[in-house]
Amino acid sequence: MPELPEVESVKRALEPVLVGATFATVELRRKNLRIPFPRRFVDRLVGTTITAVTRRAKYLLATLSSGETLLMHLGMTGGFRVTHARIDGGYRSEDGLDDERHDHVVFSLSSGATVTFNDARRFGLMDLVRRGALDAHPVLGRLGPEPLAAAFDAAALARACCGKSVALKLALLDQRVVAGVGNIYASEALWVAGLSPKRKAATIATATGRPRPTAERLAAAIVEVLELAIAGTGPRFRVYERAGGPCLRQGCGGTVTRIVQGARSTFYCPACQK
DNA sequence: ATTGAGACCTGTCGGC
DNA sequence: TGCCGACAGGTCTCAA
Repeated sequence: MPELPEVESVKRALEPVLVGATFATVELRRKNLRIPFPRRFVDRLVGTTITAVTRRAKYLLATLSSGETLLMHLGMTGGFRVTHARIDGGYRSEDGLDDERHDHVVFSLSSGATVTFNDARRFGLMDLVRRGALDAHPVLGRLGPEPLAAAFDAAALARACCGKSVALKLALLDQRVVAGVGNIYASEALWVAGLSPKRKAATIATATGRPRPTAERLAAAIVEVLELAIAGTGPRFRVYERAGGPCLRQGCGGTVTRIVQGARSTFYCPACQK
């Protein structure tokens, strides 16, 4: 599920359930996900009220009345199931994360709603961050620009890629370059921009780090691809998982190809992505 | 400092 | 059917 657009969707679904609600009970079913839960995790949550739910890159942040922030990452397989207690005591599931073996955290809210975190591979994480400490947090502090914020543009992208000998696709996966793009949307954005995933990242910038036209195209493509995915309109993927299929660019006629970069799949059209 | 490889986990799918 | 390897949308750590 989770690259930036999917995390944004989760944030929007969770927001009306969480904001204004108080944690009545918190059930922790294991002591760690990718990292250990922070000490006194349950005690620090119970009784606090959620005042806001926001997103930074692929991280979800729930601001608490205690002044702390609940930081959550979905890893590869994480997600939430929301249920509402009914008069008859039964429950109505609102989506389909079925496998209860992988339910790791159960939040019971004052509203009667239950929010359950499920994560089969346990690459997700939860942490509690004290007021004012968010920017210094080991995972948040290193993130690059938010692609859908004003601070992200061709100049920022070019600056981040300047001098980098890594492949452009791998640079897009580097969260310090642009925060929130993952394996799918890196391929998608490169296709939209007509740029080869194999070209060196530095080639979109001048020697002094100024944006070339390729950087303009790529920055715009990243924004377009992410916004389209959040909106949920239009066909799913244009190259991702389409190896062997025809390139969808008008008049191209090429064939989508799968290659491996940094041990991950990249999909692109060798005919039109240069 | 950058870069590539391996690690962390579990599930699913295709081939033999 | 059973087993085995390859692969999965993320990120960290370590060695070169």
